[in-house]
Amino acid sequence: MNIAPLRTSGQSAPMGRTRIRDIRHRELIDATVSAVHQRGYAVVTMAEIASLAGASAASINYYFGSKEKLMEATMRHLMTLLKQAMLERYATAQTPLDRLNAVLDANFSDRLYTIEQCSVWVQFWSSAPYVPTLARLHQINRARVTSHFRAELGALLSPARRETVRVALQSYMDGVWLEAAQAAAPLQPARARAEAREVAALLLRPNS
Amino acid sequence: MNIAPLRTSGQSAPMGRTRIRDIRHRELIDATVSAVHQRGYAVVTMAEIASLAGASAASINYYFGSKEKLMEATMRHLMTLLKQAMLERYATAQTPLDRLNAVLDANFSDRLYTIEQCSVWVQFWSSAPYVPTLARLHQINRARVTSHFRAELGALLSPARRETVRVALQSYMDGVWLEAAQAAAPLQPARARAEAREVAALLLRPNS
DNA sequence: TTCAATTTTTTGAATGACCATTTCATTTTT
DNA sequence: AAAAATGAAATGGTCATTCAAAAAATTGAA
Repeated sequence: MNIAPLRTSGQSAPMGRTRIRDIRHRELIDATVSAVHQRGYAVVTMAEIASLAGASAASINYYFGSKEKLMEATMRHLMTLLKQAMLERYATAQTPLDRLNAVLDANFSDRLYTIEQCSVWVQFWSSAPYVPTLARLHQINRARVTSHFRAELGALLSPARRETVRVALQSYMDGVWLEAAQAAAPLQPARARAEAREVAALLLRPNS
Repeated sequence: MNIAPLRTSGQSAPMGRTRIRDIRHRELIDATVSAVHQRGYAVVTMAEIASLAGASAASINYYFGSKEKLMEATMRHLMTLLKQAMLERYATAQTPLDRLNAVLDANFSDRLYTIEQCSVWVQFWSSAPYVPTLARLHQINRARVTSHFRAELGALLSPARRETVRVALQSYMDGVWLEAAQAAAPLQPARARAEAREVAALLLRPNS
């Protein structure tokens, strides 16, 4: 509970937002991920989420305004994690194939590829069509992944085949996350990365 | 509303179940698919479903006992459609490759690969972990598809590669349904079948 | 057939539970 | 002292489910 006096928000001006606000935001978002995984997006209550964070339902509204806004903030957070994981790996990748693998590795990184997070993503996908603000987030995220894939596959395949392989890989990744959300045993991110690379390698083989 | 005097249930004995029961079951299940697609599994109410079927919320409980049992019956119905589509195509398939394509074609058949149904499937996936009876259905369905794939791929690939390709294809199919649930434009089942065959062909190519 | 008895189907109106959100008085922090 | 943060309790609304009674269908005897 003791936090180093780091300035987290963009403002360096005097009177920047009190730190405690950012701490609570983070705690409540973490609790949301956990609670949605445990109880399900559809039935989880504010009280349950709050209790996981050691707070009360009222403070969620104090900080986020509503349950829906909390969910939105939570998904923004998960999207940021995914984006960061991709950018980290992009930084050191040299070739198009390196960068393609960077995208795959990011999706199945130790940090992201957990039952908890996959579970939340699946529930996000299923409710996005009914919540305009989530639908927008979903579209932004998908567009980013698509554009990365297009860029890297364009350098590796003929235009005719590029889209087929791109859709195949993106659908594959989504499908694996879908299954992960239902997994009984712990996930094995390293194994998932190896499998993903193998699938990509099969799809990328030139015709004999 | 005028129905031919067909005996639908197995019993040919006098006093077989009245037909009207089966008719209402079917009407309410169809309404459920439609209502869940339109409004979302999480928020759809009994009254909305009933109204789509031209009935009252109370009659749903009369016929199904509860909202949860209605959902279960609905998923059983969708699973039956999928199973039948697969068996139909299996009947005429000759080679392992034919049968593999039969599984793919069934998944993207005109009857099944609709936005409405994909939408319901996605919502089913997302709530299965929290409803034991749905979890069981999900597991049964997945096991059947897996076993078909294993059987056909076993005849086409080395054991080492079989599982990689199987998981890739199954995940791919799920991922495509997931995307279909969010589609803005009408789906193109014929195109989806062609793409699926192409992906399978890429994965099945022998090493040069 | 016709008619009343009986069973099946349907519904409107409670019932009771649940929950997001608000309010407000109090505590904690600055 | 002012501002921020918190929780207990109240509010208001929604909804699945139940129930009693009405409506419709079916049966069987005359």
